[in-house]
Amino acid sequence: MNGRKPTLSVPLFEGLPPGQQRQLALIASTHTFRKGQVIFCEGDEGKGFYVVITGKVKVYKLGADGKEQILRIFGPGEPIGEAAVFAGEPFPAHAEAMEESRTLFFPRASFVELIRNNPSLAMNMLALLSKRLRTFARLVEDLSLKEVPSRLAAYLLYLSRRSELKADELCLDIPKGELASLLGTIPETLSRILAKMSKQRLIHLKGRHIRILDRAGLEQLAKGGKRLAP
Amino acid sequence: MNGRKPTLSVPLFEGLPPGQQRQLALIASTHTFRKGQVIFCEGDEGKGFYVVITGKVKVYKLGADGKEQILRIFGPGEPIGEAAVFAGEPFPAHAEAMEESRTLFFPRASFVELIRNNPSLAMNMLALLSKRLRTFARLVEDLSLKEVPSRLAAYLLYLSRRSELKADELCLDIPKGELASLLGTIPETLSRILAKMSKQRLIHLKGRHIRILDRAGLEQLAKGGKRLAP
DNA sequence: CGTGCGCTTGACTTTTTTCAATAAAGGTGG
DNA sequence: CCACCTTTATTGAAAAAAGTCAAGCGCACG
Repeated sequence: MNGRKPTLSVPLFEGLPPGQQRQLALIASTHTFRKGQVIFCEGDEGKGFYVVITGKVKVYKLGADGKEQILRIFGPGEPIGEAAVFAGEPFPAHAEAMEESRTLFFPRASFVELIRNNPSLAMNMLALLSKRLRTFARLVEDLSLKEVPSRLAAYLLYLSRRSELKADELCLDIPKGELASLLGTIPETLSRILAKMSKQRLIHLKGRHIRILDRAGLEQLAKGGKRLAP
Repeated sequence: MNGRKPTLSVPLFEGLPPGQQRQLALIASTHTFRKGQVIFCEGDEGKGFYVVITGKVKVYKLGADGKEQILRIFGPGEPIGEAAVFAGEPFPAHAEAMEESRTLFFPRASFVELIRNNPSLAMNMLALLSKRLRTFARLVEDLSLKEVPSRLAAYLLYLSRRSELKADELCLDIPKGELASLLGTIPETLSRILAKMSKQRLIHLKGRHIRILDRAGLEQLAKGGKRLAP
């Protein structure tokens, strides 16, 4: 049901200059794995890393008793094994296609060559990862606020900071159900809290669009210094 | 009260081969800023980035109305402005020392030179950032479980996976109060839940040491598929 | 030997979840 | 274009979880 033409969003490379993205595309090849097919094993030399295009791939370890311990399941857009490959280390776990899966394969040798001839690609990738890391660090801080209104307020402020438009106008980038899950709660609670915020004139709510009416109020909430009255 | 001799833990470089850390140290110089002194301004060319050694630095934007909006406060070990410097972009915000602060300064030109002559440094830093990113991604997932027992179970499993010892023996790396905060709760709740888990023979608890008795049980909790009986 | 700090426990209050029912929103096919 | 159906969002009332306040325990440290 998803008629994507040529490009897949690959966060690992997203935001790089188009020229550098093209160079990367040149060294990549596509591999298709059948359901149940092993992609690599723990201890294998990391000759290159994969990016899932379609399908699902599980990464797992085998316990002493032979039982498999799934570490993560990767879907479209996600890179697999890149950290080990960058570091020149063997793969630290097994990977296997859970269903028929198409992947992009980036050979380590070509990648290193690219970096060697193109320090600015290295710098840009470092920049990319640094930014993302900072975003995550911030997100982790925000998620560890204890009450949902605080977490929601922090998230709204975060959105308003990053979206470069009118500053106080923002648009949820994910459905409310998913937002609830991201905030560690359920849609019902999110709904109620948005309603409260709206009633108290902290925000103006219209579908997926939100306007911040009282930034200071939200900041107080995000700091846990205030409660949201009923 | 912390008599550290020569080295400060700098996550940005931690885990790099000692040789490469030494090379980095060679291009760095120390700068000391007085309380209130501006380190850089929004729009300044990113001639290099800083790592806080001691003190506190605030990074902020100035709103249209001239009011400062603090984005983050950085303490010892944290890098400032590195993403912009890597990307060759101007600084996106202001930075100012909140108290007398010593910093390490890494000039962009030297850093780029280092990367150019040393692709393996680039690869290792990419590896480092990728690993950390993955850790964070996982942490975010775990933190968005809605109940505290789930989040705690996920955290325990995470610890057991990474600590290479007896697999089922683990030792909290942070004080329980801080763990509570990380899990988005308070020490009292954490304490109670640990007690319950212990009572139900999911874990064996002794101070900061924990032994996992029923891994499957914890996994069920972490997946939200089970409740923790009173 | 007392002080301070981190951790634990108990009784009580508030927030959040659950369950169930309804309302909007979106897409499909007639 | 509209009726229909599926998904997504909202609301209410009762149950469960987590938070607050207050007090006590254990232990390292001066």
